[in-house]
Amino acid sequence: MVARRLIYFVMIRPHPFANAIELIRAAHLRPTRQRLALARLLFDRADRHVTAEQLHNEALAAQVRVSLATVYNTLHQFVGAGLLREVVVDPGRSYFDTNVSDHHHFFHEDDGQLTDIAGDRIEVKDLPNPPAGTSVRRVDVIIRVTRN
Amino acid sequence: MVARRLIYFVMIRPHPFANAIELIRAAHLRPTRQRLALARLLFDRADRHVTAEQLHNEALAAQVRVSLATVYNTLHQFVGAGLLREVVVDPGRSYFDTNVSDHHHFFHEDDGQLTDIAGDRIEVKDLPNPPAGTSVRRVDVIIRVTRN
DNA sequence: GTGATTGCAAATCTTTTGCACTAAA
DNA sequence: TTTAGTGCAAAAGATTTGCAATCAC
Repeated sequence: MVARRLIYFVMIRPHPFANAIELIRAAHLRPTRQRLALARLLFDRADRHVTAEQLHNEALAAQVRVSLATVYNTLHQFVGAGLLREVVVDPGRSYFDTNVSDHHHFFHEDDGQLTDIAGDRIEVKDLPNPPAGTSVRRVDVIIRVTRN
Repeated sequence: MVARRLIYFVMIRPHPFANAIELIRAAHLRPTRQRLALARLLFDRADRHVTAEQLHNEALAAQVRVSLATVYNTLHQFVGAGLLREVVVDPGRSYFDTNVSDHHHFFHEDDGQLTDIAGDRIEVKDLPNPPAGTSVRRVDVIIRVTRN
């Protein structure tokens, strides 16, 4: 117990939850072996942008036996719980972003990489009112770049 | 001939090209029956946002015999020629926008509709510099809305 | 135990491709 | 006649689904 606390104290914690079990319990999901492993892969480093297939490959590389279907299920459950955000920039493939705070993206069209832009670095001035009967869910700013 | 001129005069012309043949020739494409028909469906009304399947259905409804593969080919050729713009807002389906001028979009998540926002209605302040070695292709602002 | 979760394979959906046929120049 | 364009059916790639087996509580 003391050792554990020490580890947390020394570690840089990229997520407000101290560990994957807490995180998953807070999302009202059962902490299964697969969800725990995926949560660790996702949240042990900060500001990741992964596709389902990338995460599946990472899991296999880390000796975690999990099916691609479960990776998809888990990613969507995490999005539903507010732990992840789905980013749509590429026709035909979804990215999942571990940074759920207000921010925007560079999208590198050459290699499909996403880079964060802090929310306060961009100001959308004079935001038009949404059409009658609707309300704004989110504002996405995507700056598409290519190599020179 | 006179009747034709009269029609153009009376019509509101949403596109700088007077007719579909000119448009397609300017794009260095052969004015085939299919391309002409699709161009008319696309550009006879202004500011359309269609998916490949929607356009294919419209063509069939208008008695135009054209395959879905050709619709895809044509849409991409038109994008390449700068007549259309591809809009990525929905994972797993592409929209094609007949408005190629600088502007942004409301995306209605409930029904998949896109609405234009004039370019000068939004100002992205203090645009961060793109990563070294890259240059900005386009800035997309997507305001995602849902029904109340 | 019982209800949620998983894995697999099959199904689905959008988009692309290969290739013989047709049409434009 | 030469080259571009078309249609079809098959393939591809991402994602979802149905269902029996497994796991968390």
